[in-house]
Amino acid sequence: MAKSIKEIARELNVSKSTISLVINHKAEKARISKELERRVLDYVEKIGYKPNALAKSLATGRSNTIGLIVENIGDSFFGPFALHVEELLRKKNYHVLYSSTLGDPQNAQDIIDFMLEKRVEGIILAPTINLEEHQRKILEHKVPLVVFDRNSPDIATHYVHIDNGDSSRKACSYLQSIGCKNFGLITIDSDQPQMLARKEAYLEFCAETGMQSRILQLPYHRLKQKGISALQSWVAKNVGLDGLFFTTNYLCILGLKSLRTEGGKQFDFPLFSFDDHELFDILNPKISCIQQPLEPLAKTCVRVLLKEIDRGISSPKEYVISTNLIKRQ
Amino acid sequence: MAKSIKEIARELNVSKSTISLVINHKAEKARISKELERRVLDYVEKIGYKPNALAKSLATGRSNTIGLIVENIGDSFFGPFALHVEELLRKKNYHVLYSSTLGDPQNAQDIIDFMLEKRVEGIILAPTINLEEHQRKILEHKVPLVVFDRNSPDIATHYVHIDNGDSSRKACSYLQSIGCKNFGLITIDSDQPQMLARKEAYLEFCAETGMQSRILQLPYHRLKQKGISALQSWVAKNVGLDGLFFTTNYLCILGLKSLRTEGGKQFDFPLFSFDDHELFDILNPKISCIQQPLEPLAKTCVRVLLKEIDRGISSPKEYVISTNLIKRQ
DNA sequence: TATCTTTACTAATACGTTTTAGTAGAAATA
DNA sequence: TATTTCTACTAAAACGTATTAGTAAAGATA
Repeated sequence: MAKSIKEIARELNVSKSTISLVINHKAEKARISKELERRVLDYVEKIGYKPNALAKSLATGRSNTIGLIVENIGDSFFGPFALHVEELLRKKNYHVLYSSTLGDPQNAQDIIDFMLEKRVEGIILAPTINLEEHQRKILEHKVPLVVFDRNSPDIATHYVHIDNGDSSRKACSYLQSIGCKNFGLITIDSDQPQMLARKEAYLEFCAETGMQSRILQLPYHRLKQKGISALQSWVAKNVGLDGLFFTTNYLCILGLKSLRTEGGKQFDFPLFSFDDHELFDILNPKISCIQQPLEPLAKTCVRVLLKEIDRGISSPKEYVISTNLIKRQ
Repeated sequence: MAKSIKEIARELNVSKSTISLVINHKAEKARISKELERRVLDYVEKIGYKPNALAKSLATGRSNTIGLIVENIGDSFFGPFALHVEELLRKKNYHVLYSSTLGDPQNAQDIIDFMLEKRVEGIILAPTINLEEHQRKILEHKVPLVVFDRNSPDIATHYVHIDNGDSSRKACSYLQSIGCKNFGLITIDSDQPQMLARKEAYLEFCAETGMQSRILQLPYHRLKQKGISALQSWVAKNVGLDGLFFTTNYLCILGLKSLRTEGGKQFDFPLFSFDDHELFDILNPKISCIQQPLEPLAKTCVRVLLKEIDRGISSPKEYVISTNLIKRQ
């Protein structure tokens, strides 16, 4: 359908090479006369020629595409993150092939295969469960890889993340500082390292201050169905609570829903969220949180990945981005 | 780096054709012996061969990729929409090359060029300003195109959308039904057709019911800087207001922020939003809204596009998806 | 005038696939 | 035994590009 260099060459009575050279601004280097160059350029412009990037990539070995694999492009963490990544890459003339795993290893498998087949030049990955094997596969194929947000402890890759333990610790101290003497932790029953780290820090805080630890682990996979009632009955049981620390923003939102539905001022104690949300500052009471700085996270991922692509794969490093404590009480 | 069919062929002492045929499950059709088939399959499995999708696409003319162009993948409308699209396409063995224009025509230009060059098999586009020319280009290149959410009146494409006028009308009636006799409309100073339609319906409602129309048009491009104070002073000026109808959810959020910052119960009248938001049902007061059913929207876009791809481009049609009125007062 | 340079290109090969026409040898048929 | 049919493959062309070595013609040099 679309015209190719070959056809253009025929129509202009010159060789394919000439067309290719002119189009790629190598006319001068190849001593193509100004006049012919103009003729080609004009013609190409006139018919609106678009080079076939597939063929181009095949010939050059460069796809100008990088893969971005997240859990859910639709959520309020990965969506804006993806936007930053896209923006940063656009400036370097790269484009993004993205995909959401939805936490399904089979999806992840397919996505990674597809990306490798598409010869993406690098991959940014927020791994979910059981992705060690896939990461290994990516590395075997010598495709630069940057992992962010979560990682698999037993596989060495470039890893961009926040300090979960430290951030969680800051959160606890803050709650203490505003008068909470008995706050609980709401988390999910997942063994993702970042979740474990957040919980660990809470437990350490309890051990150090002598506060009684109260932890509720909600079922990740049936959160929507079970979460609200589970949380409600747990709060009812735990008398004396004077604060709640949620380890993710969606848990905090779930918390808000649970505690609101029973009408009135069910909770007159502070809620704290790990991860911000665009409406946390207009809720009543306002919700303080740990904020992951998305842009620095994205910038680091992109910078590290591009360096790998440019200079070849180097030995894995960790990059820790510090979080912000947003005080709203 | 990655092994090619050619190398595999050499190593196995057979021809490239054989390898290709076996890999593509055409061994039987091509009368390759079971034994050789096994040998190839095993070897391919063993070395973890991944076909080069670029070469494959070049040979077959199919890229198995579709382009999705939205304004901002990070926002709460396009993000979840994109997720649905991805999920639906995954089932059909298609993948998504997405991009955000951020409302910048130059970005849009680049994105579309890139997608055409990548030979996407079809494009789903939520056009922003001045995209008529680009749409025309896509069509010229005979690439199936489905436009959603917004369209350019003077260019014929398949167009999936909600009925903005009708929905806006429903919203007005609802506000009236819950006792608002003097509600205003907050919108942006854009001439996007869907925004105009929402405003028009409000004006018609005013004309029919005799309600005085009060409209504030906020500057789209400087919303963050100017929006809040502009809204505050407008509300202060308009005495007697007893309700606000925001034509998008981000305007409604801006409204919440404006009206909250002045402390206390600045607004004791209902707010209504065009487009839902995950927290609208836990705010106090709860916010009613028009909800665009994302999944049906996505489903229709995908269905229409795939049909175009399969059966060839057909004459443009419109597909109207009906909205839901979510009553929360 | 014979040789060397320069100019302005082109031919040929490669990238990694798919696909179709072709073929050597074995088996079946007449 | 000569011909036909099968079997099990392979050769070759094609997809659309980039790149490098090569070349014919013109001009410069000695």
